[in-house]
Amino acid sequence: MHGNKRKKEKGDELVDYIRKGPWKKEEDEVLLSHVSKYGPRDWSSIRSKGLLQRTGKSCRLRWVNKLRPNLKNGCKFTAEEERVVIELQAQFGNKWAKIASYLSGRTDNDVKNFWSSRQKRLARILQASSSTSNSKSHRNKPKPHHLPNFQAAKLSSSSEGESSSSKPQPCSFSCNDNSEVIKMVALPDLFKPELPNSEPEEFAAPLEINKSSSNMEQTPFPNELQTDLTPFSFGDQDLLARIDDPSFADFFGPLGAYELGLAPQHTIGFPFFDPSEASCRMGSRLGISKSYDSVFDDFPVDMFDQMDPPSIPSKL
DNA sequence: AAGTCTATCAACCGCTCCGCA
DNA sequence: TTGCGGAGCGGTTGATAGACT
Repeated sequence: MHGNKRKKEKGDELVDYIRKGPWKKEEDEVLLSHVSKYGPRDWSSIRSKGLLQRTGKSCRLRWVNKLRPNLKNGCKFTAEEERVVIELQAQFGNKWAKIASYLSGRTDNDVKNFWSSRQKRLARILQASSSTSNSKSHRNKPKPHHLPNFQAAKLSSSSEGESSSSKPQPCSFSCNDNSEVIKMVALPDLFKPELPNSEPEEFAAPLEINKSSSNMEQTPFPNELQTDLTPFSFGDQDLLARIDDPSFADFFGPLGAYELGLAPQHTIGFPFFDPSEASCRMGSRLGISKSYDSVFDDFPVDMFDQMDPPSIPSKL
């Protein structure tokens, strides 16, 4: 992949040579020197001046993704950052640069990579789930009790349709227990409510638990969201019972608890929201001590066994 | 210990947007 | 008004490290 593109003209004299691939330290230094002199602009002049054999594009990318000050290089996404990304992706779609602008020290590439690996992981979980349920091979995986009996799931994929960007599909599931209704976004990228294209100030987290017998804080959906949802029901009322169970959060994992609305809601900040401090506070408040790799790490492998096999996008 | 799988990161490519002549 | 070039964005790919079998 990483090769060098070169043009040879005027005999064998090398008149144009574009270096590709990993950046060397010396190249970084040259780039930093240029930015300190002229600011982060005029990228193409870096090559035209003969400072680097890189395209302006490549220089800009290197600066934005690696050399820019205050970047959180090598830092995993915190639980709060994950939550912010999930919620903003539901609102904006795959507008990674826009989403990144809400996270201090994160680039669009970071967000994109995070989301991509999350999608892959989820697809794998679903695929494993459907294959194990088809083959009935549960020998090695103890089946978690109290799984909801999903009857339908409408899946959406960021890679299908006219554009892989944006257009989250409306979907949620609901659970009816007499008069009690739970609506939630269980797996944010699979069950996404269609959010109005609103500005951040208007943003409301697409998470809600309404249960009259619950003492949980209620976060009502805006009406327009309620009407946009495509609910389906499942009959297992154990889930309802377990929501009041302190161990329920463990069942879904800490972040699952966030997404199910079991954790305190936070308000997303405006561009350059820095969740690091908040996440520390939140984590200690919830007794969270480990660093979360992902929303799904703590999901039982076959939690989707009772779902109808979804149509997995061919490519994620 | 070795092979395989998975997650993550870094960088490229193609496309679109925007300013300018 | 239009064409051009630079900048920015999103999708994709390849390398690599770590986990798993």
